[in-house]
This record gives sequence, C-alpha cells and structure tokens, in this order.
Amino acid sequence: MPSSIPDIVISRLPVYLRALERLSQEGQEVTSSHELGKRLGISSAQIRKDLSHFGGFGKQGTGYRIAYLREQLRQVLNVERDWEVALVGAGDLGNAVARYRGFSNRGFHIACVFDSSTDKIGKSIAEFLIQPLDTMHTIIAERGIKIAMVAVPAESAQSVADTLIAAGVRAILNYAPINLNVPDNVHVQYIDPVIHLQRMTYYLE
Amino acid sequence: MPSSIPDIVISRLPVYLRALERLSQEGQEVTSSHELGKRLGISSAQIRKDLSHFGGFGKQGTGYRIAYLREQLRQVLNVERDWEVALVGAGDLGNAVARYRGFSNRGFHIACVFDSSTDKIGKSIAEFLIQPLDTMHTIIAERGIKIAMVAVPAESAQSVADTLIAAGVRAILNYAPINLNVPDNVHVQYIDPVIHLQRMTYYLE
DNA sequence: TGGTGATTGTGAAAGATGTGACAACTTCTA
DNA sequence: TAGAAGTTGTCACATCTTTCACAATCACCA
Repeated sequence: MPSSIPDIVISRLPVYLRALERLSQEGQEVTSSHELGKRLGISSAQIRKDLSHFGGFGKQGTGYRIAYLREQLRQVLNVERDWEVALVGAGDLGNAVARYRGFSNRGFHIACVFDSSTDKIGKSIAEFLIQPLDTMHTIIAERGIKIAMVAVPAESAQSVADTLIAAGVRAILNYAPINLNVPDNVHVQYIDPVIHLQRMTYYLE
Repeated sequence: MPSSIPDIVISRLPVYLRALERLSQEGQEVTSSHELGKRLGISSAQIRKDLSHFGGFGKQGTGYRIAYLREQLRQVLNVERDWEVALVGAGDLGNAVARYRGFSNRGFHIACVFDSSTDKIGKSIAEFLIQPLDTMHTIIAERGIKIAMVAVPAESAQSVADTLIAAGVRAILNYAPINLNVPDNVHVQYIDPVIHLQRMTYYLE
C-alpha cells in the first residue's frame, strides 16, 4: 500500500538523502531532525513525520545514524540499484547533460544517446555514440530502459515522449519548455530554468 | 498586500504563461480554463481561482483572450522588463547555461559570467568574457544585478551565495547539489537533475 | 428578440498538509 | 544509581489548498 504515502512526502526524500550524503562526506556519523531541518529550512517535526511513514529510523535521545538512514532512504527511493537512463537530444543542452558528472553514485547512468540530426548521428558526446532516433524504440525496448531525459526542442518533445512511452519508458525528465501529455502510469518531471527564475521575480522590488 | 497570495499560486503562474505563449505561437487567440487545464493536467477550477487572485482576466461565455492574459501574467510576474542575470561558474554546466538560447523573450539575459579558475578567466563562453570572482562583488553591486545563477561545485556554492547576497543579489537559481542558507529576503530555486530523477524512481516497478 | 450553450468568478465544503506538544526512551554525568 | 538533557514517533489540531457547484454573463442563432 505504498500509494497511501503522499507525493509531497516522496518529493522531499531525495532532498533529505542529498543532505545526508553531504553530512556523511563531512565526516559526521549521527544527526537529528533538528539539525537536518536547520540545514534544509524545514521544521524538525516535518522531517520526523515524513520519515515515520517508512518506519522508525531514529533512536530517542540520540537521533539518526547517518549511514543507516541514508541506506534506508536509498531503498525506499529505489536507488540502491543503478538505473540506465536514455538521453534524447544532442544539442547544447543534451551535450551538457551527457557530460554531467553528477549522476554516478546517486543511482543513475546514461546508457544511450539519441538525436535526429544526420550531422550528429555517428559522432560522440563524452563516451556516448549518438544514435539515430529511428533505432530508439528498439534499443530502449530491448534493454528494458525505464527512464529517459528529453533535451530536444519544444516542437519535438511530445512526439519524442510518445515514442519513449511506447518503447516502455515510465519516467521522463523533460528539459524542453513544454508540458507533456502522458498516460497515468508515466511520471514526468520538468526542468525549465526560466520557470524557476520567473517564480522569483514576482517577489523582487 | 501581495504577500497574501500563496506561494504555490505564484509558482504556477509561469507555467500558465509558458502555455499561453505556446498557444499564441500556434496561432490561437482565445482559450478557456478548461482547455488550459487539459493541456497542463490541472483542473479548470484551480486555474480560474489562481487567476482570480489578480483580477478578472476572462469573459464569461468566451474565455480568455490569450494576448491579454499573457500580458497580464507578465506584469504580475514582473517579467515585462528584461532582467540582468549573473552567472557564476564556467565549467561544463556554466557553459551550457551560458549557451542556452531560451532566456531571451522570457524576461532574462545573462549580463556577466564569473569563475575562479585562472585557466578560464579572460576566455569567453558564447559572447561572454569570463571574469575573476574577486571582481564579482563590485560588478554586481555597480550594475545593480538582483538575480544570479550558481553553477559551481557544491563545496563553493555557499560562499559564492554569500558573496552574491552581500553584493545585492536577491534571487538565486542554484544548480549546485546542495542546500543554501540565505536570509529571509533572498529567494532560492534549485535545479538538481538527480533529485528530479529520484522523485520518480520511487514509483517504478 | 428570446432561447441555448458556453464560460467565468467565487463562496462554501472537502481534503491535504504542516505544526505543536508530549510520552517514551536514551545517553551522559555526577 | 538517579537525575538532567536531548531526541524520536505520534496524535490532535490548525492551517493551507483544491474541488464543487452555481449565479451571472456572454455570444450566437433561429
């Protein structure tokens, strides 16, 4: 009955996990909901309540053992395994995503890169060979890839998403500045820097 | 009394604006809360209610004139003017951000680029000269820049943010995978692709 | 001109989310 | 060993957010 846990709680767990990894790097072994909350700008009660959905990870009087809680969150979030991710689009943005070093050790690695432009097909970004869009369905279906990142122009994003979904992808990270229409069993997250900037200008001046 | 409007409402306005711009591009002149909601996966009631915080932009029986509503949202969001944005960090990520073509016409342009590495200082990305971090405070303060994007390693992000804030920046878009501690009058938005991916893996399998 | 179908803006109700407060427990110290 | 200080997990409550439902209005057409 995992569906009974609110989305909004799930959405905070990766943030907790990231903070724990950082604390761990800094050599700390134990933390408390209060310390974590102070770092993240979240109330300690909320952190305790969020975590309590998945079991009691802490110890009264002491707090949380960082290594243990980190491991538990990884399990809950399903990122103990390493997920293969397909990248679609090899323009500037796709290039940057392909070169990004931050995926490793956090549960993901890029498995293949696709583009439609004949200029780019056959060339490489970082260590990845750029493959033609026509082969995407086959490759993704065969390898059983479930996650994709879309870094194509807004105009092509919906049709790319449709193809991905038909091939079996169930989670899409969309960098294109457009909303995608997808079936209920497919998850989408959006990254559009302008949207984030516009969320702040309202408060300026 | 603009503070009485919930943050969560503000955070949806840029999404509405983006959809309106798209509809406009497609040649449409009028839309309804129902159509917009269908596109965005949001209920029509929510869209109407959100918009009603700022006045009555629509007409009963007809819907919303797209050009007009778009203009009104731009005003509300404070993106009729063009904001200067500072970019800190000229590594792979900073490079991609600097080259990103999507800022223009949506209220923003990059005004200056900073990095600490002596290798990079003096060189250019796209049309921007990379300037040394030591000059950042002066330049940002003099030009009155209020918005910055941070694309430096996690280790340096907090100190960069501190410098930015001291120089007058009031809105930070942080690409570094770390939480920033900032005063109440400073706004921060985060972009970390791994966080977004981890928000979806929970639901896979 | 009057009737039909569409759509907004909004108050009230329902539902979701966050906070406060505390018993229960742990560790530390004297 | 006993008391003090710290911390969790949780329940009840408060607050925030979304949905519902409908009067009011508009455009169109016969």
